[in-house]
Amino acid sequence: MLTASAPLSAERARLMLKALAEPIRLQLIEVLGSGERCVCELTSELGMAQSKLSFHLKVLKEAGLLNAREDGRWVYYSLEPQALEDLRAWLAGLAARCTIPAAPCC
Amino acid sequence: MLTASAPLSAERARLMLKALAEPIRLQLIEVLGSGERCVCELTSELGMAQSKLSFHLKVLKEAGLLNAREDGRWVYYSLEPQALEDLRAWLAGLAARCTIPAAPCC
DNA sequence: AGCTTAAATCAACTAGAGTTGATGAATCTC
DNA sequence: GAGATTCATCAACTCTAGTTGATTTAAGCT
Repeated sequence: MLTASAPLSAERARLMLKALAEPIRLQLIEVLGSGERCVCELTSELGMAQSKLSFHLKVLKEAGLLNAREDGRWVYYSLEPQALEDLRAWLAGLAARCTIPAAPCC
Repeated sequence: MLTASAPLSAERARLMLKALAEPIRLQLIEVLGSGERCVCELTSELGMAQSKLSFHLKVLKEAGLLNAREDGRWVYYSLEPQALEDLRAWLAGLAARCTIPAAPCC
């Protein structure tokens, strides 16, 4: 199971959100949602220049959203479930008190 | 309580994520996390040019993350809890099967 | 060692998102 | 109606993030 972890700082949340908020990276995330993949599989599945893919994988990894497992010449990437859970918890925190009405203005 | 809603399309998820993934907008989101605010309150709380604030509020609203409640000259913004919940559900969907290992490559 | 393949990195280029200051629209007060 | 206030919109500018093609690094094979 996923263990509880320290609440996400706004800055870390933002880096994750920013990493997710790009069409190619979101496509990657969705593919990886169905399980781990080798870089060469991703390259052919998405029909994409290798340097481009590598760039986006790096952004996602630096945001903490991906694991990279190296095996010889190959690298297998997978989603980091804890990161997704942290983001979920952060969203839940926002939703908790957001319906409190404002005092009449000015 | 929050009712179940149709699962988020990747495109709508992306628009939400993109809206959230910007420092000023994230700041706005966090302020609104503690309850509804009038635009003029936001302007003074964040010490920000009004046109700039208006621009970012629009992005967040178009992404479906904010409600705008008009009252005379004033406009009150608040977080849309359903949008946050939809994003949470989308993240949960990603996490569900993401640990399936890849078959050995090539 | 020499060759091949996988993946990361780099520098130059391009396009889109955010900023700024001014203007416009709507509402309120007197 | 005139003036003031709140908020949205617009055009011009700026700057950052993504793209591209070439190069580098590292592992495996013969």
